[in-house]
Amino acid sequence: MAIADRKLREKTERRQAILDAALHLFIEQGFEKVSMRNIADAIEYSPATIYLYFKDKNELLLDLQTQSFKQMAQELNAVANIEHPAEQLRAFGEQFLSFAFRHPELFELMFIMNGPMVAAQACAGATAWPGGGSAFAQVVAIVQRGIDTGVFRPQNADSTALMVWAQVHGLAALFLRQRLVVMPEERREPAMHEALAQFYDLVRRAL
Amino acid sequence: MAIADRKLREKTERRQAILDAALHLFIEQGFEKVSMRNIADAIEYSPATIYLYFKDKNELLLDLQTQSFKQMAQELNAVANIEHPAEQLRAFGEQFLSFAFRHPELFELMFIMNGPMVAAQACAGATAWPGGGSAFAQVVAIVQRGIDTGVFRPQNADSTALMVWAQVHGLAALFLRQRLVVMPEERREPAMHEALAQFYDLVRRAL
DNA sequence: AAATTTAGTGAACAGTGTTTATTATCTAAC
DNA sequence: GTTAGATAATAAACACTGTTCACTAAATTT
Repeated sequence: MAIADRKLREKTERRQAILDAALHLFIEQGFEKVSMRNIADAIEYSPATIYLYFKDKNELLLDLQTQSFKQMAQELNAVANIEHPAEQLRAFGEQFLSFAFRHPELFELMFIMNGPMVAAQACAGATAWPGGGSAFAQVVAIVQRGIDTGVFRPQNADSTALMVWAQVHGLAALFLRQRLVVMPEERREPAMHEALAQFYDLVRRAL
Repeated sequence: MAIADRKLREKTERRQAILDAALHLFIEQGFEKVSMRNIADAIEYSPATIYLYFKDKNELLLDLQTQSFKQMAQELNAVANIEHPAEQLRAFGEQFLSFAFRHPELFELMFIMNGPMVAAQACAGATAWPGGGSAFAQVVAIVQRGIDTGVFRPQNADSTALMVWAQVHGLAALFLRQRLVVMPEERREPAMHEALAQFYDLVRRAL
Protein backbone atom coordinates (compact mmCIF):
# COMPACT_ATOMS: atom_id res chain seq x y z
CA MET A 1 0.00 0.00 0.00
CA ALA A 2 2.45 2.67 -1.17
CA ILE A 3 -0.28 5.23 -1.64
CA ALA A 4 -1.57 4.96 1.90
CA ASP A 5 2.01 5.29 3.13
CA ARG A 6 2.52 8.46 1.16
CA LYS A 7 -0.77 9.88 2.42
CA LEU A 8 0.17 9.22 6.01
CA ARG A 9 3.61 10.70 5.47
CA GLU A 10 2.16 13.81 3.87
CA LYS A 11 -0.31 14.15 6.69
CA THR A 12 2.33 14.09 9.41
CA GLU A 13 4.50 16.41 7.34
CA ARG A 14 1.72 18.96 7.04
CA ARG A 15 0.99 18.60 10.72
CA GLN A 16 4.62 19.31 11.52
CA ALA A 17 4.61 22.25 9.10
CA ILE A 18 1.75 23.77 11.05
CA LEU A 19 3.62 23.22 14.33
CA ASP A 20 6.78 24.76 12.91
CA ALA A 21 4.98 27.82 11.61
CA ALA A 22 3.09 28.25 14.86
CA LEU A 23 6.24 27.97 16.96
CA HIS A 24 8.02 30.50 14.79
CA LEU A 25 5.21 33.01 15.17
CA PHE A 26 4.86 32.40 18.90
CA ILE A 27 8.57 32.88 19.52
CA GLU A 28 8.74 36.01 17.39
CA GLN A 29 5.57 37.76 18.51
CA GLY A 30 4.52 36.08 21.76
CA PHE A 31 1.51 33.90 22.44
CA GLU A 32 -0.92 36.73 23.03
CA LYS A 33 -0.41 38.27 19.63
CA VAL A 34 -0.71 35.15 17.47
CA SER A 35 -4.09 33.77 16.41
CA MET A 36 -5.16 30.69 14.52
CA ARG A 37 -5.76 32.95 11.53
CA ASN A 38 -2.17 34.23 11.72
CA ILE A 39 -0.88 30.67 11.73
CA ALA A 40 -3.14 29.78 8.82
CA ASP A 41 -1.84 32.78 6.89
CA ALA A 42 1.76 31.77 7.55
CA ILE A 43 1.28 28.33 6.01
CA GLU A 44 -1.01 29.71 3.29
CA TYR A 45 -3.97 27.57 4.30
CA SER A 46 -7.46 28.35 5.50
CA PRO A 47 -7.96 28.59 9.29
CA ALA A 48 -10.39 25.67 9.16
CA THR A 49 -7.65 23.43 7.76
CA ILE A 50 -5.73 23.56 11.03
CA TYR A 51 -8.71 21.89 12.69
CA LEU A 52 -8.26 18.87 10.41
CA TYR A 53 -4.91 18.28 12.13
CA PHE A 54 -5.60 19.50 15.67
CA LYS A 55 -8.72 19.21 17.77
CA ASP A 56 -8.33 22.78 18.97
CA LYS A 57 -5.76 25.43 19.83
CA ASN A 58 -4.94 23.82 23.17
CA GLU A 59 -3.99 20.56 21.48
CA LEU A 60 -1.66 22.44 19.17
CA LEU A 61 -0.11 24.15 22.20
CA LEU A 62 0.29 20.80 23.96
CA ASP A 63 2.18 19.40 20.97
CA LEU A 64 4.49 22.41 20.97
CA GLN A 65 4.93 22.01 24.71
CA THR A 66 5.97 18.37 24.35
CA GLN A 67 8.48 19.36 21.67
CA SER A 68 9.83 22.07 23.95
CA PHE A 69 10.33 19.60 26.78
CA LYS A 70 12.36 17.39 24.45
CA GLN A 71 14.54 20.35 23.56
CA MET A 72 15.04 21.22 27.21
CA ALA A 73 15.86 17.62 28.10
CA GLN A 74 18.53 17.68 25.41
CA GLU A 75 20.07 20.87 26.78
CA LEU A 76 19.92 19.55 30.36
CA ASN A 77 21.92 16.51 29.33
CA ALA A 78 24.97 18.74 29.73
CA VAL A 79 24.81 18.07 33.49
CA ALA A 80 24.49 14.28 33.23
CA ASN A 81 28.17 13.53 33.88
CA ILE A 82 28.77 15.57 37.02
CA GLU A 83 29.62 13.18 39.83
CA HIS A 84 28.89 15.14 42.97
CA PRO A 85 25.10 15.30 43.42
CA ALA A 86 25.08 18.76 45.01
CA GLU A 87 27.28 20.12 42.24
CA GLN A 88 25.07 18.41 39.70
CA LEU A 89 21.98 20.02 41.21
CA ARG A 90 23.64 23.41 41.04
CA ALA A 91 24.55 22.94 37.40
CA PHE A 92 21.04 21.74 36.70
CA GLY A 93 19.58 24.88 38.26
CA GLU A 94 21.79 27.19 36.28
CA GLN A 95 21.14 25.30 33.07
CA PHE A 96 17.42 25.52 33.77
CA LEU A 97 17.56 29.26 34.37
CA SER A 98 19.67 29.71 31.27
CA PHE A 99 17.07 27.84 29.23
CA ALA A 100 14.27 29.97 30.65
CA PHE A 101 16.13 33.15 29.72
CA ARG A 102 17.08 32.08 26.25
CA HIS A 103 13.62 30.70 25.47
CA PRO A 104 11.10 32.71 27.48
CA GLU A 105 8.22 31.73 25.22
CA LEU A 106 8.99 28.02 25.56
CA PHE A 107 9.24 28.43 29.33
CA GLU A 108 5.83 30.07 29.36
CA LEU A 109 4.39 27.22 27.31
CA MET A 110 5.93 24.55 29.52
CA PHE A 111 5.37 25.98 32.98
CA ILE A 112 2.90 28.85 33.00
CA MET A 113 0.21 28.60 30.33
CA ASN A 114 -3.06 26.89 31.08
CA GLY A 115 -4.02 25.83 27.57
CA PRO A 116 -1.63 22.89 27.07
CA MET A 117 -2.50 21.39 30.47
CA VAL A 118 -6.20 21.57 29.66
CA ALA A 119 -5.49 19.57 26.52
CA ALA A 120 -3.25 17.13 28.40
CA GLN A 121 -5.90 16.33 30.96
CA ALA A 122 -8.59 16.07 28.29
CA CYS A 123 -6.75 13.59 26.07
CA ALA A 124 -5.14 11.40 28.73
CA GLY A 125 -6.09 10.40 32.25
CA ALA A 126 -5.58 12.83 35.12
CA THR A 127 -2.01 11.64 35.66
CA ALA A 128 -0.39 11.73 32.23
CA TRP A 129 1.89 14.57 31.23
CA PRO A 130 4.68 13.11 29.12
CA GLY A 131 6.88 16.19 28.74
CA GLY A 132 6.87 17.41 32.32
CA GLY A 133 6.96 13.91 33.72
CA SER A 134 10.38 13.04 32.36
CA ALA A 135 11.78 16.46 33.25
CA PHE A 136 10.77 16.02 36.89
CA ALA A 137 12.03 12.44 36.90
CA GLN A 138 15.45 13.80 35.99
CA VAL A 139 15.54 15.91 39.16
CA VAL A 140 14.25 13.05 41.29
CA ALA A 141 17.01 10.82 39.90
CA ILE A 142 19.75 13.27 40.87
CA VAL A 143 18.34 13.63 44.38
CA GLN A 144 17.88 9.89 44.74
CA ARG A 145 21.47 9.24 43.76
CA GLY A 146 22.56 11.78 46.34
CA ILE A 147 20.62 9.93 49.01
CA ASP A 148 21.79 6.49 47.87
CA THR A 149 25.45 7.51 47.90
CA GLY A 150 25.07 9.01 51.38
CA VAL A 151 25.79 12.56 50.27
CA PHE A 152 22.30 13.78 51.15
CA ARG A 153 20.55 12.80 54.34
CA PRO A 154 17.68 10.34 53.80
CA GLN A 155 14.50 12.06 52.70
CA ASN A 156 11.54 11.64 50.40
CA ALA A 157 13.28 12.11 47.08
CA ASP A 158 10.15 13.45 45.42
CA SER A 159 9.53 16.24 47.93
CA THR A 160 13.20 17.24 47.84
CA ALA A 161 13.07 17.30 44.06
CA LEU A 162 9.94 19.41 44.29
CA MET A 163 11.79 21.87 46.53
CA VAL A 164 14.57 22.15 43.96
CA TRP A 165 12.14 22.48 41.08
CA ALA A 166 10.06 25.11 42.89
CA GLN A 167 13.19 27.14 43.60
CA VAL A 168 14.35 27.39 40.02
CA HIS A 169 10.86 27.71 38.62
CA GLY A 170 10.03 30.43 41.11
CA LEU A 171 13.06 32.48 40.18
CA ALA A 172 12.44 32.20 36.45
CA ALA A 173 8.70 32.79 36.70
CA LEU A 174 8.98 35.85 38.95
CA PHE A 175 11.53 37.38 36.61
CA LEU A 176 9.78 36.60 33.33
CA ARG A 177 6.42 37.78 34.66
CA GLN A 178 7.86 41.17 35.64
CA ARG A 179 7.55 40.56 39.37
CA LEU A 180 11.13 41.63 40.03
CA VAL A 181 10.30 45.27 39.37
CA VAL A 182 10.38 45.44 43.18
CA MET A 183 14.12 45.79 42.86
CA PRO A 184 16.12 48.21 40.72
CA GLU A 185 16.67 47.06 37.17
CA GLU A 186 20.41 46.47 37.54
CA ARG A 187 19.91 44.26 40.63
CA ARG A 188 17.40 41.84 39.10
CA GLU A 189 19.58 39.38 37.25
CA PRO A 190 22.43 39.49 39.80
CA ALA A 191 19.99 38.94 42.68
CA MET A 192 18.55 35.91 40.91
CA HIS A 193 21.93 34.27 40.54
CA GLU A 194 22.87 35.14 44.10
CA ALA A 195 19.61 33.64 45.34
CA LEU A 196 20.31 30.48 43.37
CA ALA A 197 23.87 30.32 44.68
CA GLN A 198 22.64 30.75 48.25
CA PHE A 199 20.11 27.99 47.75
CA TYR A 200 22.70 25.50 46.59
CA ASP A 201 24.96 26.60 49.41
CA LEU A 202 22.21 25.58 51.81
CA VAL A 203 21.83 22.28 49.97
CA ARG A 204 25.52 21.53 50.19
CA ARG A 205 25.78 22.48 53.86
CA ALA A 206 22.67 20.89 55.24
CA LEU A 207 20.86 18.51 52.93
CA MET B 1 -18.76 73.12 47.10
CA ALA B 2 -21.00 70.40 48.53
CA ILE B 3 -22.20 69.33 45.10
CA ALA B 4 -18.73 68.74 43.75
CA ASP B 5 -17.92 66.73 46.86
CA ARG B 6 -20.98 64.55 46.38
CA LYS B 7 -20.11 64.06 42.72
CA LEU B 8 -16.60 62.98 43.55
CA ARG B 9 -17.88 60.64 46.25
CA GLU B 10 -20.43 59.11 43.89
CA LYS B 11 -17.76 58.69 41.27
CA THR B 12 -15.42 56.76 43.57
CA GLU B 13 -18.38 54.76 44.87
CA ARG B 14 -19.37 53.69 41.39
CA ARG B 15 -15.77 52.92 40.60
CA GLN B 16 -15.58 50.69 43.65
CA ALA B 17 -18.89 49.07 42.71
CA ILE B 18 -17.39 48.10 39.37
CA LEU B 19 -14.31 46.68 41.11
CA ASP B 20 -16.46 44.72 43.56
CA ALA B 21 -18.63 43.25 40.83
CA ALA B 22 -15.60 42.37 38.73
CA LEU B 23 -13.81 40.70 41.64
CA HIS B 24 -16.88 38.67 42.46
CA LEU B 25 -17.20 37.42 38.90
CA PHE B 26 -13.49 36.69 38.58
CA ILE B 27 -13.42 34.70 41.81
CA GLU B 28 -16.52 32.75 40.94
CA GLN B 29 -15.85 32.00 37.30
CA GLY B 30 -12.14 32.63 36.75
CA PHE B 31 -10.44 35.33 34.72
CA GLU B 32 -10.70 33.58 31.40
CA LYS B 33 -14.47 33.33 31.49
CA VAL B 34 -15.34 36.89 32.50
CA SER B 35 -15.54 39.69 29.95
CA MET B 36 -16.08 43.42 30.21
CA ARG B 37 -19.64 42.81 29.02
CA ASN B 38 -20.21 40.33 31.84
CA ILE B 39 -19.03 42.91 34.37
CA ALA B 40 -21.23 45.56 32.77
CA ASP B 41 -24.22 43.20 32.97
CA ALA B 42 -23.53 42.53 36.64
CA ILE B 43 -23.69 46.20 37.57
CA GLU B 44 -26.52 46.85 35.08
CA TYR B 45 -24.58 49.40 33.07
CA SER B 46 -23.45 49.55 29.49
CA PRO B 47 -19.98 48.15 28.70
CA ALA B 48 -18.87 51.58 27.53
CA THR B 49 -19.56 53.02 31.00
CA ILE B 50 -16.71 51.00 32.52
CA TYR B 51 -14.33 52.90 30.27
CA LEU B 52 -15.39 56.16 31.94
CA TYR B 53 -13.86 54.80 35.16
CA PHE B 54 -10.93 52.73 33.87
CA LYS B 55 -8.62 53.35 30.95
CA ASP B 56 -8.83 49.70 29.92
CA LYS B 57 -9.19 46.18 31.29
CA ASN B 58 -5.58 46.04 32.45
CA GLU B 59 -6.05 49.10 34.64
CA LEU B 60 -9.08 47.50 36.24
CA LEU B 61 -7.02 44.36 36.85
CA LEU B 62 -4.22 46.43 38.37
CA ASP B 63 -6.64 48.04 40.81
CA LEU B 64 -7.93 44.63 41.85
CA GLN B 65 -4.35 43.42 42.20
CA THR B 66 -3.45 46.27 44.52
CA GLN B 67 -6.52 45.51 46.64
CA SER B 68 -5.51 41.86 46.75
CA PHE B 69 -2.02 42.75 47.96
CA LYS B 70 -3.56 44.74 50.79
CA GLN B 71 -5.67 41.77 51.77
CA MET B 72 -2.66 39.47 51.71
CA ALA B 73 -0.58 41.93 53.75
CA GLN B 74 -3.34 41.91 56.36
CA GLU B 75 -3.38 38.12 56.53
CA LEU B 76 0.42 37.97 56.67
CA ASN B 77 0.40 40.23 59.71
CA ALA B 78 -0.32 37.06 61.68
CA VAL B 79 3.42 36.28 61.59
CA ALA B 80 4.57 39.73 62.72
CA ASN B 81 5.09 38.79 66.36
CA ILE B 82 7.21 35.65 66.00
CA GLU B 83 10.61 36.33 67.53
CA HIS B 84 12.87 33.75 65.96
CA PRO B 85 13.57 34.83 62.36
CA ALA B 86 13.80 31.29 60.99
CA GLU B 87 10.53 30.36 62.67
CA GLN B 88 9.00 33.58 61.37
CA LEU B 89 10.12 32.77 57.84
CA ARG B 90 8.57 29.32 58.11
CA ALA B 91 5.27 30.76 59.34
CA PHE B 92 5.39 33.33 56.56
CA GLY B 93 5.83 30.61 53.97
CA GLU B 94 2.95 28.57 55.24
CA GLN B 95 0.72 31.61 55.52
CA PHE B 96 1.65 32.52 51.97
CA LEU B 97 0.83 29.05 50.67
CA SER B 98 -2.40 29.05 52.61
CA PHE B 99 -3.38 32.34 51.01
CA ALA B 100 -2.58 31.03 47.56
CA PHE B 101 -4.76 27.97 48.14
CA ARG B 102 -7.69 29.82 49.61
CA HIS B 103 -7.59 32.55 46.96
CA PRO B 104 -6.21 31.01 43.77
CA GLU B 105 -7.69 33.74 41.58
CA LEU B 106 -6.10 36.49 43.66
CA PHE B 107 -2.78 34.66 43.53
CA GLU B 108 -3.03 34.48 39.77
CA LEU B 109 -3.78 38.20 39.61
CA MET B 110 -0.89 39.10 41.90
CA PHE B 111 1.85 36.81 40.65
CA ILE B 112 1.06 35.26 37.31
CA MET B 113 -1.08 37.45 35.05
CA ASN B 114 0.51 39.83 32.61
CA GLY B 115 -2.28 42.36 32.31
CA PRO B 116 -1.89 44.18 35.64
CA MET B 117 1.88 44.55 35.21
CA VAL B 118 1.38 46.04 31.75
CA ALA B 119 -0.88 48.65 33.32
CA ALA B 120 1.56 49.22 36.19
CA GLN B 121 4.47 49.92 33.89
CA ALA B 122 2.32 52.10 31.66
CA CYS B 123 0.99 54.38 34.40
CA ALA B 124 4.12 54.66 36.55
CA GLY B 125 7.84 54.59 35.85
CA ALA B 126 9.59 51.27 35.26
CA THR B 127 10.20 50.75 38.96
CA ALA B 128 6.85 51.37 40.66
CA TRP B 129 4.68 48.49 41.77
CA PRO B 130 3.01 49.49 45.01
CA GLY B 131 1.35 46.19 45.93
CA GLY B 132 4.23 43.83 45.28
CA GLY B 133 6.80 46.27 46.58
CA SER B 134 5.53 46.28 50.16
CA ALA B 135 4.99 42.50 50.12
CA PHE B 136 8.59 41.88 49.16
CA ALA B 137 9.81 44.48 51.66
CA GLN B 138 8.15 42.41 54.38
CA VAL B 139 10.31 39.40 53.51
CA VAL B 140 13.44 41.51 53.26
CA ALA B 141 12.71 42.92 56.71
CA ILE B 142 12.47 39.48 58.29
CA VAL B 143 15.71 38.37 56.68
CA GLN B 144 17.47 41.60 57.61
CA ARG B 145 16.44 41.21 61.23
CA GLY B 146 17.80 37.68 61.17
CA ILE B 147 21.12 38.97 59.91
CA ASP B 148 21.21 41.90 62.34
CA THR B 149 20.53 39.68 65.36
CA GLY B 150 23.24 37.26 64.26
CA VAL B 151 20.84 34.36 63.66
CA PHE B 152 21.57 34.28 59.93
CA ARG B 153 25.04 34.56 58.51
CA PRO B 154 25.69 37.91 56.81
CA GLN B 155 24.35 38.00 53.27
CA ASN B 156 22.66 40.30 50.79
CA ALA B 157 19.23 40.50 52.40
CA ASP B 158 17.50 41.13 49.09
CA SER B 159 18.88 38.05 47.35
CA THR B 160 18.09 35.88 50.39
CA ALA B 161 14.57 37.30 50.44
CA LEU B 162 14.30 36.54 46.74
CA MET B 163 15.32 32.95 47.42
CA VAL B 164 12.57 32.64 50.03
CA TRP B 165 10.00 34.31 47.81
CA ALA B 166 10.91 32.17 44.81
CA GLN B 167 10.56 29.02 46.91
CA VAL B 168 7.03 29.70 48.09
CA HIS B 169 5.95 31.23 44.81
CA GLY B 170 7.35 28.29 42.90
CA LEU B 171 5.45 25.77 44.99
CA ALA B 172 2.16 27.63 44.71
CA ALA B 173 2.52 28.39 41.02
CA LEU B 174 3.47 24.85 40.03
CA PHE B 175 0.50 23.49 41.94
CA LEU B 176 -2.08 26.00 40.78
CA ARG B 177 -0.97 25.71 37.17
CA GLN B 178 -1.42 21.94 37.19
CA ARG B 179 2.29 21.19 36.93
CA LEU B 180 2.18 18.72 39.82
CA VAL B 181 0.31 16.17 37.72
CA VAL B 182 3.77 14.57 37.54
CA MET B 183 3.00 13.02 40.90
CA PRO B 184 -0.05 11.02 41.95
CA GLU B 185 -2.97 13.14 43.08
CA GLU B 186 -2.76 12.14 46.73
CA ARG B 187 0.95 13.06 46.93
CA ARG B 188 0.65 16.60 45.58
CA GLU B 189 -0.37 18.61 48.61
CA PRO B 190 1.69 16.53 51.08
CA ALA B 191 4.77 16.79 48.88
CA MET B 192 4.37 20.58 48.77
CA HIS B 193 4.32 20.89 52.52
CA GLU B 194 7.20 18.48 52.88
CA ALA B 195 9.19 20.47 50.35
CA LEU B 196 8.46 23.66 52.28
CA ALA B 197 9.40 22.00 55.57
CA GLN B 198 12.66 20.77 54.08
CA PHE B 199 13.43 24.23 52.79
CA TYR B 200 13.02 25.84 56.18
CA ASP B 201 15.01 23.03 57.72
CA LEU B 202 17.87 24.00 55.42
CA VAL B 203 17.41 27.65 56.38
CA ARG B 204 17.53 26.85 60.07
CA ARG B 205 20.54 24.58 59.76
CA ALA B 206 22.71 26.56 57.43
CA LEU B 207 21.61 30.12 56.73
C1' DA C 1 -34.84 80.14 30.85
C1' DA C 2 -30.86 79.23 28.16
C1' DA C 3 -26.25 77.46 27.79
C1' DT C 4 -22.96 74.17 29.21
C1' DT C 5 -20.92 70.49 31.44
C1' DT C 6 -21.48 65.60 32.78
C1' DA C 7 -23.03 60.71 32.65
C1' DG C 8 -24.40 57.11 30.03
C1' DT C 9 -25.41 54.38 25.92
C1' DG C 10 -26.25 51.83 21.18
C1' DA C 11 -23.98 50.64 17.56
C1' DA C 12 -20.12 49.74 15.30
C1' DC C 13 -15.05 48.07 14.39
C1' DA C 14 -11.71 44.81 14.12
C1' DG C 15 -10.44 40.99 16.10
C1' DT C 16 -10.88 35.96 18.43
C1' DG C 17 -11.67 30.42 18.40
C1' DT C 18 -14.49 27.23 16.19
C1' DT C 19 -18.16 24.77 13.19
C1' DT C 20 -20.55 23.55 9.07
C1' DA C 21 -22.21 23.18 4.45
C1' DT C 22 -20.06 23.00 0.11
C1' DT C 23 -16.68 22.24 -3.41
C1' DA C 24 -12.88 20.14 -5.64
C1' DT C 25 -9.63 16.40 -6.01
C1' DC C 26 -7.71 12.14 -5.74
C1' DT C 27 -8.47 6.86 -5.07
C1' DA C 28 -10.84 2.49 -5.78
C1' DA C 29 -14.07 -0.61 -7.84
C1' DC C 30 -16.62 -2.09 -11.77
C1' DG D 1 -12.44 4.23 -18.78
C1' DT D 2 -16.08 5.57 -16.17
C1' DT D 3 -18.41 5.93 -12.07
C1' DA D 4 -19.00 5.80 -7.08
C1' DG D 5 -16.82 7.02 -2.79
C1' DA D 6 -13.40 8.69 0.37
C1' DT D 7 -10.30 12.77 1.38
C1' DA D 8 -8.75 17.53 1.67
C1' DA D 9 -9.66 22.15 1.77
C1' DT D 10 -12.38 26.11 2.12
C1' DA D 11 -15.74 30.26 2.43
C1' DA D 12 -18.94 31.80 5.31
C1' DA D 13 -21.02 32.08 9.42
C1' DC D 14 -21.61 32.04 14.76
C1' DA D 15 -20.99 33.78 19.07
C1' DC D 16 -17.83 35.85 21.28
C1' DT D 17 -13.87 39.56 22.73
C1' DG D 18 -11.89 44.62 24.05
C1' DT D 19 -12.59 49.15 22.70
C1' DT D 20 -14.22 53.60 20.49
C1' DC D 21 -17.37 57.19 19.15
C1' DA D 22 -21.28 59.77 17.79
C1' DC D 23 -25.21 60.75 20.17
C1' DT D 24 -28.88 61.49 23.92
C1' DA D 25 -30.59 62.85 28.31
C1' DA D 26 -29.94 64.75 32.64
C1' DA D 27 -27.80 67.81 36.01
C1' DT D 28 -25.47 72.06 36.87
C1' DT D 29 -24.08 76.80 36.05
C1' DT D 30 -24.83 81.24 34.11
